[in-house]
Amino acid sequence: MKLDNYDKAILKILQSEGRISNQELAERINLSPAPCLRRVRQLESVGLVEAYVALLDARKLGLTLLSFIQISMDKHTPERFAEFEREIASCPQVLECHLVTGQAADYLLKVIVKDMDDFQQFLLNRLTRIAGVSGVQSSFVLKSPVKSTALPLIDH
Amino acid sequence: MKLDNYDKAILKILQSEGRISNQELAERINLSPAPCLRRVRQLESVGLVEAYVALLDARKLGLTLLSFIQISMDKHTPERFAEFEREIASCPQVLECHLVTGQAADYLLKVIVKDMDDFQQFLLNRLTRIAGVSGVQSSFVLKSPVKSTALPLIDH
DNA sequence: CTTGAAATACATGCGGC
DNA sequence: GCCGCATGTATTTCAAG
Repeated sequence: MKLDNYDKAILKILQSEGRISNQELAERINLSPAPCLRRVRQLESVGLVEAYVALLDARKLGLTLLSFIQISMDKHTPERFAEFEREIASCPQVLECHLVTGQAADYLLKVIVKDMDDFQQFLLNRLTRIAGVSGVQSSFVLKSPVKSTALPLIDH
Repeated sequence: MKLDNYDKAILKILQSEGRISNQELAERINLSPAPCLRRVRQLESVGLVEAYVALLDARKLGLTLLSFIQISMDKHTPERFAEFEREIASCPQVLECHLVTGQAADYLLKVIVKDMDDFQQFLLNRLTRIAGVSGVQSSFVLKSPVKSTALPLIDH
């Protein structure tokens, strides 16, 4: 699909204001509401807009400890990977799970928990119990100066 | 602020359906529209809901290479860090930037680009030109089996 | 793309539990 | 205090030009 400037403008705005009314959106991109809405609907239907979500303040929910965990596996077989991913998928603490290239690690997890106690529980009772997990290396986030939670559209 | 079950139900739904109408939201949680909306507005005003955003499909935008970059700094002075963060903030390729604990790295970046060529450009022309950057270690994402982009509310 | 009209949804005040 | 009703207002959604 080919995006013209209207589409790009729409995406750019929706990325940070997902609940903007169609009227205001139309005004901002200098188009009338009807065609603007048609464009939005099409962007949704081709899957360019995957979803609309509310972003919550983790700290205010009591989740104050964010960490990245690098994991290496003993054997690189499809079964090992499949099982790991199945186990991980059921952990609400895991925000992201990436299979990555690199020397030390096979997976990189982004994990959020309440405190160190919870972290330890997660590590001991969940992660290290998964078959094939042979190495675990954690680092904790002190602060996150740049937060662009959504996808910067092609400003590149 | 104290969250009751209505509030939790609201947050849980808004996390994955940020653009749901208040009427349907009210139905789902078995409450009438008026008090439901009042609750949503309050959750917004206390900052528990930080923002509503549209999630875009990076691949469909031509951004196919996701990577994590670990960066170490030569000196751990506030000036070094401040400058690094200022530089990084102006890079649209950078989705996240975290100051982290750990042996090798000071920062962990999550970066998305079109292809290896762009990646190289970013590395050479931007990252390694920032004062104080002394070590760079990249890994590339092959796939991301778990994608919970938003914050899993306390299912813990 | 624009217009316009019907249907829906939002916001607020008020009474009652 | 918070729910639910009812009202006026704004917004969304389509059809037709």
